[in-house]
Amino acid sequence: MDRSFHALGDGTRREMIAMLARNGALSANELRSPFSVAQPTISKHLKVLEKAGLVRREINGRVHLFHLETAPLREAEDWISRHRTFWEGTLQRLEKFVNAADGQEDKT
Amino acid sequence: MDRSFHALGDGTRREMIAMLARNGALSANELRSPFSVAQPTISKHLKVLEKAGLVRREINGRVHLFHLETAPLREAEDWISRHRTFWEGTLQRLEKFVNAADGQEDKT
DNA sequence: ATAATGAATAGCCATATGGCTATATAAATT
DNA sequence: AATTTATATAGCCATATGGCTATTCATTAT
Repeated sequence: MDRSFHALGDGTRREMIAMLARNGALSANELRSPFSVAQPTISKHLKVLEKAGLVRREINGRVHLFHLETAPLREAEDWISRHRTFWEGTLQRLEKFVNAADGQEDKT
Repeated sequence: MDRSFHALGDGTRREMIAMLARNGALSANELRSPFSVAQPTISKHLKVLEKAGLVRREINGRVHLFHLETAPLREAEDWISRHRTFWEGTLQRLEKFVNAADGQEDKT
């Protein structure tokens, strides 16, 4: 989880994920193309994504193809969702309670 | 977005968010209680969460109350969701295509 | 066999991170 | 007024980060 969120906390890596989502499996070079960074920099980013399990590396000869792995994305998404919705539910209950109290106000 | 994901990339901070989701607004001290870390460390974590917009600080005298802020959580969640579902959709279309091709195989 | 290509590794740099202690600030208590 | 309490700030440390260049490794092309 730490690794997933950390990997997502960088714009370059998020853009790489976006590319994979749009275009399917891409090579390291293809993933590099939109950015003006040195090749080893991309190599590092890819290793971060791989260690987080967000991408899977398929080695075909000298070209490394990267595939998006949705399971950890889903886990991260679910973590956020659980906590966000729980809290929003609490807010709603609170709101109802306050409204109900407002209705009662005159009667006290 | 960078800030949100980065803030979520630390277990202590995620646990603090979980506490806020469960218990509503909490003070810095309350948020510190489950962890065995020095007070300034929590202060730093709270600043990270605040700068990411994930929490709002309400100063009441000498106690700082922290509230969970769902908007950036929702944005982060949506970002993941968009890319994950897009890619899963692509996989499904691919699967259908492969299945269809399998069906045709004999006829060639 | 040689050259060219795709990617990884090594090693460096500046900056950021999460942790600490010590101290300061601010507000509530006595 | 003095003390205690809640939090922040300053400053230090070790480690991690994202970037680079130079080099290496492995594979494909000539």
